[in-house]
Amino acid sequence: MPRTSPYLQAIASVLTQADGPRSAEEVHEALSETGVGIATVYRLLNRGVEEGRYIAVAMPDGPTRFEPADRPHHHHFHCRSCDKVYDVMGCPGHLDQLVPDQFQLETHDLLLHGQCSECTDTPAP
Amino acid sequence: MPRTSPYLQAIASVLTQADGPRSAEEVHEALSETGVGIATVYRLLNRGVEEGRYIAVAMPDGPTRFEPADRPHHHHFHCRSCDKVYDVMGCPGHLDQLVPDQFQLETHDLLLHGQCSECTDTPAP
DNA sequence: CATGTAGTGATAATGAGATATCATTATCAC
DNA sequence: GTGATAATGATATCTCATTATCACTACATG
Repeated sequence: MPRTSPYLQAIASVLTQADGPRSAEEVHEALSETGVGIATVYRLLNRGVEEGRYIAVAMPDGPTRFEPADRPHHHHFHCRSCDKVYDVMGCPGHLDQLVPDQFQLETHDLLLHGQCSECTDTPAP
Repeated sequence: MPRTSPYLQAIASVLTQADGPRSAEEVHEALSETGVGIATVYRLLNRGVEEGRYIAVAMPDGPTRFEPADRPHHHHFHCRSCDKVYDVMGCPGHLDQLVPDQFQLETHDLLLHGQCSECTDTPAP
């Protein structure tokens, strides 16, 4: 019987309860009291992606974030002040209309930038 | 009087005539016959950004691309096969509706992924 | 208990992109 | 032409996120 990592569930909880995708460093920070190492966080996150439980969300700046794979289609809001990323539900849709002829649209990413509710009084530098 | 780089105009031409943003490496490749070095390409691209002539477009994967700053609002299509990025005009709009209360939307990026017209017969690996 | 093996943490190594360095070259004002 | 200085190319270096290494630990099983 395969042994199971004591941190597998902890990482799952962090990602499941988060209101947006989280980087390896953010997960590591959230679990700092457990003493888990950053290498283990990366290992388990990557394993989760391989096994289809998580999705790796590459960001234009900064590290890749991870989120549970079972979330419905959504997009992300990036706070310019605190650098945190939030899920935003919904999608503008009708994107095929933007694509030129002969182009095949497969997926899309919408990234909103601005100030989150925690930072609206703290303008970005 | 400040001397003017012989490559300043060449780089401007590459970006102006391109149908999408270009990375430093792509610009360097396009100007390979001139013998310009990659360091000079980076220098002049960054100077263009500082002086407001170009915009740096960070991408989720791969290097930053550059485009002329005077283009109207638009978005980008990334070909999964050839990795090239194309401009797509138009914008779905109505994005404020996606943002939660207390969040301030400032900008947004929409990135479409799929196959460009050159690659529709060459499926991505 | 002994043993095999998966899991772990600390940290060195890696890779890609971008920048810094520096000797050299080119250009302008005179 | 000469001197001052900006621009350049080759390449070393840096940054940062991520991965590899490896000695060690802990657990399930015989």
